[in-house]
Formats: sequence, C-alpha cells, structure tokens
Amino acid sequence: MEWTAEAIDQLRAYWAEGHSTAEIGRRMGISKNAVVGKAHRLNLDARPSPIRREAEAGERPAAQPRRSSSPARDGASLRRLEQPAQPSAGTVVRAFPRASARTCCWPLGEPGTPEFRFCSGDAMTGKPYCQEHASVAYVKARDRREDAA
DNA sequence: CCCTGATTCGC
DNA sequence: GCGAATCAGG
Repeated sequence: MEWTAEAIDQLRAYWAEGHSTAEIGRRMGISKNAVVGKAHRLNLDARPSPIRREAEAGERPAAQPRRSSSPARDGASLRRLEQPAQPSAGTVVRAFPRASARTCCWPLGEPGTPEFRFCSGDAMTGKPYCQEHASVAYVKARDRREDAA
C-alpha cells in the first residue's frame, strides 16, 4: 500500500466518521490490519473499542454502569415496532450514510452514544460534507502541517 | 463463528 | 514504515 497524502486523507476521513477498521479497509481495498496499523502509526485517536487491554496493568477504567434494558427490548418499543418510526415534531432524523446527497454527514459527538448525530447542513455539490466540514475533511497537503498531533 | 480494535515483529 | 499474524474481547 502506497500511503499517498490522498490515501491518508481518506483514511482520516473514514476514521473520523467512525467506520470500523474492516469497513475502511473494504472501502479502500486494503486489509483492516493495514488500516489499524496505519492509524496506529499516525497516532489517530483510538476509537471506542469493543475491547481494551484491561487484563494487564492492573488498572481498570472503572466499569460504566450498564443499561439494564435495551431501548429496543422494552414493551413500549416492541409495540412501536409495529408502526414506522415517526420523528417527533421538530426533530431532524436522518439515516446513515444520509438521506440526501445534499445533506452533510459529518459526525458530531461520540459514535455509539445517544448524543451522536450527523451534521444536517447543506452538503456541497459532489461532496458528502457541508462547506464547513468539507474544509476540515479535505485539507490541502501543503496546509496540513500542523493537524493531527 | 461472526465481529471489534491493538500489538507484535519479520520484512 | 508496512501489515499479516496474533491477541483479546464482544
């Protein structure tokens, strides 16, 4: 794999979108090992992993309180499944990747948390992001000096 | 067995 | 630097 500036940008973009390493690998035509290996060497933020080397170091990050019941499993939710989900008034609801080619899908918040959502701005023509986020996602190689520690 | 990300180490 | 093999967990 030749890690051109473009390839690295793409990796960064997918990484920031919260895609799994395997998914990024599929999209880029490389293995997930290549993705995770490169991400590691680039010192990209380690995303919420299903695991963590907790076995060693004796220090454990204090287990998070578990949700006693999944929202999709309580009675009310099951009943609601009989009807298409209705967005409450004033709520912006969009599927991922996104409902429209003109809607920005920049991720906001931590993937997997209830707060996680996507930017709902107007995407630039031919791009998945609005102007603001496209400027973050696509950085000119020569302007990229001080990003990503 | 499917998946996840992390680390190691020969290249 | 690269990434397959391996590890560790869900």
